[in-house]
Amino acid sequence: MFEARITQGSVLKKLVEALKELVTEGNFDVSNTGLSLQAMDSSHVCLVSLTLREDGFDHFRCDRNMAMGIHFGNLSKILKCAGNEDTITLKAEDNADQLTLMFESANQDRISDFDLKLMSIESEHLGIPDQDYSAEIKMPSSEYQRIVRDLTSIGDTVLISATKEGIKFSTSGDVGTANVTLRHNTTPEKPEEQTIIDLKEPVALTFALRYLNNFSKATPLAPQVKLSLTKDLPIVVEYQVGELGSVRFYLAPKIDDEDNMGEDEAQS
Amino acid sequence: MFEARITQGSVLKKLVEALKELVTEGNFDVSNTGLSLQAMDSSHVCLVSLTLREDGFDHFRCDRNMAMGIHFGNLSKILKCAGNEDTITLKAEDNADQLTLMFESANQDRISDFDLKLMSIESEHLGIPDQDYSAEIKMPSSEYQRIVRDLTSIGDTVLISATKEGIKFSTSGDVGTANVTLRHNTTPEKPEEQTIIDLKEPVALTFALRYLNNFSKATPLAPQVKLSLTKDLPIVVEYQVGELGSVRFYLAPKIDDEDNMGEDEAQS
DNA sequence: GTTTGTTAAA
DNA sequence: TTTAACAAAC
Repeated sequence: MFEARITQGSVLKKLVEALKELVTEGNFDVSNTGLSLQAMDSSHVCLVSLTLREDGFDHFRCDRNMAMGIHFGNLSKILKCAGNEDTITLKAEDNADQLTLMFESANQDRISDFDLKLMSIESEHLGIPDQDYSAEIKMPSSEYQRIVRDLTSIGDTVLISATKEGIKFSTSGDVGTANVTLRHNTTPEKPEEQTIIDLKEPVALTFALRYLNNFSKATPLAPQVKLSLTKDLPIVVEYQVGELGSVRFYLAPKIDDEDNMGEDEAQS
Repeated sequence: MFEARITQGSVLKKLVEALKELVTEGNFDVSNTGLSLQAMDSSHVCLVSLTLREDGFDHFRCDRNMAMGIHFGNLSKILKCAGNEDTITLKAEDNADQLTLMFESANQDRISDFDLKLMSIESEHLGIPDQDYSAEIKMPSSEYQRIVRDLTSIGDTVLISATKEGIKFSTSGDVGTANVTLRHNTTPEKPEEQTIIDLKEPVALTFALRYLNNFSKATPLAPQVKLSLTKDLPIVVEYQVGELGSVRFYLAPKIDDEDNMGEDEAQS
């Protein structure tokens, strides 16, 4: 059987809220090392990879590896029934066709249990190699959210350029053009407000803002986000979920790449 | 003539907001004992019974019994014009075709009066016998609201089971199944958070969630709600409106009743 | 932490 | 128009 307990149920709620729009359905792969999910978004453009470590749970037991096919919309509906302060326990028998979710209020006054029907989903588990990236940028997740939201109102794609000067987000559209630059800054008042640029090599890549914007739904999960960039490779947008694990979003760059996309690409 | 004055006008506003969706029109029956209303909802499925005692008002006078036909949507429009801190006075001449509402701000700075046109409505006053119920449950009204709202996202009907263990709300639908259990609890920090189960006999009845959900519109009126259950009889959902009186909602159970509705009634 | 009101989006 | 997200107040 599989059983996983997390005291801070709000984390699970936020996770599913962050993913449900991108991933309509996917497999929760559970093993004795924890719970993971890998799924393409419905348009097969970007990849979501969730890893929750066994030791990040307050209790974790998995006798046998399982792939549980989850309809994220339905899981979201059920998690909406959990209080933010509830302890959540996930439970499934081996080869079960349902996942049981138990919600317990802090004072045990209220106990709810929900059975979520599981689906059978083709899993195409991709090995994602650990990469050495040309640039790794850590920045406040709220800042990332703000930038991609703002730029979305100007253009459809963004050129992200990392240099030793800082990281620049550029777009253009009918309205005009826009550039937002963040400088390396390791000493703000609060550590969550740091912007750290770890640069091996300058890099500039173009991405569809729509997806970068969607990734920012994970903002409530973590105060910081990490962007990893290498020429011709997908960007990785990663949120650390406390001690539990992380969510990573992968998005391939636009092929018409980095050399000549300064001010005037409105006519695409 | 009829004249009734209530210092805390917000109570009247909340009352009408709670009822107006269920009761599009109904008679305010006034007599020297107070004001009452009995009305079926527009689909003739459930019954609303409002009782406001004469001595709950700050001033009450009724020379002659009257049935004042009220269009609740219009009354709501007028009450929206009253401040929450206003004193409200209802006034009508004998056999008048209009009800006058006066709003006075606490410091008398502002005085408004509105005339609401009355309608002639067939009144079908039902005698509702005082019943001995198998189970009476008092619980926080916010908890009731939360449960029926949550379960509405899973299924259409709810099985309410009262046992000495507690009270359980169960539903099922396409997503899966759901059970929420509340335990008897007379000693939380605050008295409004008590859950009191007064059980003469275990009982389990099924109801349409849509209506139970609608009843919860009365939540702002009272911190606690009382559910009264007896086999084959309508559930009573009752809100005590301070010292003024009470609102009671009656809803008949589904006929396919309590014996075999545990886990697997998805295929309805 | 909960509620309410406002605003944005579907 | 309805509903969900966000912010502000309690």
